[in-house]
Amino acid sequence: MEKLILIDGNSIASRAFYALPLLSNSSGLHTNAVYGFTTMLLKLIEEEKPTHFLVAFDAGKVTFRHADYKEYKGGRAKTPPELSEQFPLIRELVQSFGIAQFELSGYEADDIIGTLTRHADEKGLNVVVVSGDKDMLQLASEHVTIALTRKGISEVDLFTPAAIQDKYGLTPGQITDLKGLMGDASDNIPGIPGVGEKTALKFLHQFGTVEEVLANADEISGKIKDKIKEHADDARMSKELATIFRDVPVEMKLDELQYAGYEGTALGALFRKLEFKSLLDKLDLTASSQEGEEQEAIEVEIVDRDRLGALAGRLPEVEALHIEIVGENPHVSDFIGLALSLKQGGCLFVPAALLDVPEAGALRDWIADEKSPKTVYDMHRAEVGLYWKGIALGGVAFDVLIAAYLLDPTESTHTLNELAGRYKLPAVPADEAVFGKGAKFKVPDIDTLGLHLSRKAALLARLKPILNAELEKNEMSRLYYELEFPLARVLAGMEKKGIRVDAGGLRQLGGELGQAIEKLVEGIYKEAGSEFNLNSPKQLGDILFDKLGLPIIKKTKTGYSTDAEVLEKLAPYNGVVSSILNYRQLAKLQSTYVEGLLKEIRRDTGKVHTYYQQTIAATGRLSSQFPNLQNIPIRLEEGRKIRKVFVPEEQGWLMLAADYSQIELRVLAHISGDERMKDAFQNDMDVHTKTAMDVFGVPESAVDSNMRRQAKAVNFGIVYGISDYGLSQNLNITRKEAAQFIEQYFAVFEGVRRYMDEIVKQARTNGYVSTLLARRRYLPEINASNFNLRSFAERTAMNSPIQGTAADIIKLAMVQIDERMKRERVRSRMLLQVHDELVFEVPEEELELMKQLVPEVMESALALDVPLKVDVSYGDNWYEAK
DNA sequence: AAGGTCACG
DNA sequence: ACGTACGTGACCTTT
Repeated sequence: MEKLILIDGNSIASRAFYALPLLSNSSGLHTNAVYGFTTMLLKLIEEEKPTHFLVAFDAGKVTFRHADYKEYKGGRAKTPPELSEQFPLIRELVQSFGIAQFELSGYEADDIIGTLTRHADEKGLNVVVVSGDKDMLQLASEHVTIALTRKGISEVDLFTPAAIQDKYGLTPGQITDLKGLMGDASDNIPGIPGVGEKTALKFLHQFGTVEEVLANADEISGKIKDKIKEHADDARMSKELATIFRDVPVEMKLDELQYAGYEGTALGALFRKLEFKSLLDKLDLTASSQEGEEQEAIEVEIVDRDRLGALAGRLPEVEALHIEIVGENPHVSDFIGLALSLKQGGCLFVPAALLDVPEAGALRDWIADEKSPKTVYDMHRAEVGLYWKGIALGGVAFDVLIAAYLLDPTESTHTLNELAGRYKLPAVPADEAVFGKGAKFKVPDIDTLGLHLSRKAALLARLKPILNAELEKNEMSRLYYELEFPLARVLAGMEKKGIRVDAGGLRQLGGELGQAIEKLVEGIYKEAGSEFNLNSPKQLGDILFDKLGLPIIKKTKTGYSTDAEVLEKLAPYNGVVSSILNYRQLAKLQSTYVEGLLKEIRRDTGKVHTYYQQTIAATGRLSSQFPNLQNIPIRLEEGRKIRKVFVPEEQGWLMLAADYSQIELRVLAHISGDERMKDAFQNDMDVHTKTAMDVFGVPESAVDSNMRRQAKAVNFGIVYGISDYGLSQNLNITRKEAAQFIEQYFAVFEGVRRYMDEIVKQARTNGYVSTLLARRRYLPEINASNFNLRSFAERTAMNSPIQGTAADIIKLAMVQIDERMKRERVRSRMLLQVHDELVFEVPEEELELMKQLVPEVMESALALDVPLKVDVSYGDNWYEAK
């Protein structure tokens, strides 16, 4: 069966451009529209399996439509340069895909497509037209299906004439009438003012066409009648403008449109230029990439037992050490081998098993030796991974991963494969290419493995001076050497120790939850009248909105929204809804915090050993995984009970928690220099109450709980990079009221307003914002022409220095506390960091000392214009330390 | 693999 | 007019 796909190239390119964030490759070339276009092509090829294929483009700016109506497409914002520069690339892309392309001076892509579909109709050939433009629907017919992009780019809605009938109650031919009446703002087609889609559809269902509507205008009542009469000519012209011209002088030679699939070479080369790494991997084009790029020859010696013995005691000078721990979680992952890059040139590869033989003693000593400096990649992960094998790591002098992260924390990953490209060094294959992924993961033969790890070690040696110089240039050396780098070891220490979890207590909690859940589920099924999967938002939506007929509050891109906010609004309509909310709450506790946590308790230690990611968060915060111990419930009492199972390792010890009070607002007071806000903190006032007093202009005695709540929300908003919409959502007030609040706030806290303006300006000039300790975040989208992208970047510019400085401060405190604890030789241990809180376990006899030491160090970690305040509490478990 | 939901700061 | 609050990770279902 033959099938022709026709793509409106301009339409899809701009859809892709606006749907995706502004990506760019390392040479600054923007690539988001090309990327979106690529995924669209791949999807179409896979799903539609076309035998014929064409992409049509608009040619030139003036089309025959301008001859009739010179304002056509007037008022439309100019195509942003970030998009224009991608058109040549898209044409190159289409060519590399082996797809035909066409343009004709004076015509738009939709005219070409309209003409070709007419020919196809005549020949009875099946066609799919792909566009983002609803006008295209007029082309639908027995053989022609229209695929319109949905919100994003990856999904399309298919329209046959029947589907158009279903959705609009119109025939394809009436689409032009629809446009004639309602117009189209984006093309500057006027239509009839005051007539939108709803009204237009009503008239068309009644009269059929624009002409008939105009002829029967007298039957229409009200003001609309006058408008119709007044704008009759506009309507006729609008219809004409919206009508796709289907007689372009073009002949369809089917054999020229034949599509035989794509070849990897051309596409691979283009993807490499654009740096579409994920697509290279996905299409398995990586292999073909490796021939082209020079991968330096490298001398690898695979060390065996004899050689190891010979090396003992006189290890050659080493420049870099690569330790390969495979798997996501280094606490359970495998150490498979290490490679040494030697100063004299060449590399040594040592398989993991070899470290267990007696001859490995000297090597193990060297790995552990604090006085033998090493450059590594991800020391923290290596230290943890080796720890479970009984191997100590010491003397790391430079960590390439942390340096790469600091230099650009927004990069999604910092693999060595990428870093080689980023810094124009000889390529190293991606781990996925060597090991495979998912079910296909396999450690390769010893030669391949040795070569791969050696390449990494050699690359580390070359990256070190480059990254070090970059850090110096960005004035980040102190941030690196005095904060992030020492912190890595502190984190490794905390993780190796782990935290004790009372499994029995957890199981008991699980039993109680299970019973409560069972009861709830039974009741819900009864009230709903049927059994269904309560965990499925889709099935739940069907029950609530279709079967029970509750009002739809909000939609998601796939269907009805059933989140807690929606359910709370629905609760008054039907009693079952609050049971569902209840179920959700308990089910979350059960699956994530009881079952999930139980799975993470190690048999050998009876503890959970979280893994802190130090190189993920764009703001400089840590994140915690396997399990995440930074989101243990606290806000609701039912959940908070989970904290009771986190207990000290030893009898008679206590849990001690110390948290910064309002650290982000204190940071804001400092960096904005706002006198009023500084004053509030200097006098140790309740900052939300103080905000309420100043914003509402009342004395403290007049601030009620509601005013304080609103002031608190405004303060949160300020920290997040405020918008009236966001605040209105949060406070459930109108946007206007929210805007007034904000204005009132800024009128009082002038320094904060100045900061917000200033930091956005700074982001525009420099392309980045910084924290107090010089941590950077780049914001390439701050100058985007797309409103959403730009606004997001602006809010990020306001938020990142605040959140990031708070992160700097607690990290600094952790490093200092670790030092102090070592110096004082305490037995107490630092266990957790939860963004503004540190958790310790302490022997009772050290309680007084720690109660004093911890807040003292935290409060003095960094001197600001306002005091830092820390609250300390302790108890038999984490719950009691409140 | 993606989307929805919800836990935390 | 545009459509969002900032930063994360885990679990479940659906594709």
